[in-house]
Amino acid sequence: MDVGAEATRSTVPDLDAATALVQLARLVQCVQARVSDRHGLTPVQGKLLCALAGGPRGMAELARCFGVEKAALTGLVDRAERRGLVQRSAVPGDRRALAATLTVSGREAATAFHADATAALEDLLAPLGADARTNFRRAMTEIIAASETDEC
Amino acid sequence: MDVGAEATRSTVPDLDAATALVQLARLVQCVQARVSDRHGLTPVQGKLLCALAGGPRGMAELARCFGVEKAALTGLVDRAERRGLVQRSAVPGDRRALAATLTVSGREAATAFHADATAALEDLLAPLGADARTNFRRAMTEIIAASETDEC
DNA sequence: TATTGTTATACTCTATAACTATA
DNA sequence: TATAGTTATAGAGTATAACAATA
Repeated sequence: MDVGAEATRSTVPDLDAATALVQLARLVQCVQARVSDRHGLTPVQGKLLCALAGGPRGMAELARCFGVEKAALTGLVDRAERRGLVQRSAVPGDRRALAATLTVSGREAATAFHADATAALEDLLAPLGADARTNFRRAMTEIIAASETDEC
Repeated sequence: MDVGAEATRSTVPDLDAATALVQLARLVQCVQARVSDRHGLTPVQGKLLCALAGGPRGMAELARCFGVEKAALTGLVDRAERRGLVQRSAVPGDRRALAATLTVSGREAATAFHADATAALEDLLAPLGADARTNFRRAMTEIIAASETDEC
């Protein structure tokens, strides 16, 4: 029989924290890349579509949100515009500003991509039991909340 | 008093699995970027140094290990070589093959980078209690082990 | 024929610096 | 002066395709 309480535990020792975090992050990126690819998008374009799903956003606002320089946003929106996913629109009340807005096909792509990505990411937690999954979500939430006080 | 068992829980609801995984991965990347930057490296170069810390590796082997095409490795090793971190060396017994090897300064950089990265990543789990940390590591190990049967 | 590695070319993403137009 | 956005330029990382040398 088994020594411990958890019959499904393997005999493999747990990974150290750093290795596990790196590999988990790699796994998440991998899922994002695979789902993006399925939708004919780059991972960054997928992220852009998700950011615009809630409505138009100014270029400077998007740059801050993505943590990149505003010049990088220009290129990013250029490429997304060339693919017919977004449009630049004027912002009433500030003639300097432009907002990135989803086109009709961009909105469709955003909806499909988001649903697909969410499902694929949730699948990653499938190996855990229901309780372990809940605890894992709680732990991730704590780590993320704590990091918001820090840099990054 | 409190309903549940854990008195330290905040009133903020847990994030959904997909959001939490994406943000956690972003956090890990962020740490990797910050540490790499501190050592004058790109994140991919840091990864290369760590991969070579155990000894020379063939180009094809590295490409498989990184999940990229062999042509990408050529450029990656070119840039690392230009910075004096690695060297190409012949492989006895196969005159087609070349191995990437750490230079003396590359080995120093690898050691320092790895120690720094490990510590910074472990710090991410500091907000968790000792038991929660152990459970978290176990859950990550299970997720990673399960994914190795899958694609990616 | 298959494998190892490189070169050539192109694209995405990013940064910095200089610029225009508006606030 | 400060902010919003663009252009120009450069570099990293990646892919594909064509190639050379060796197995």
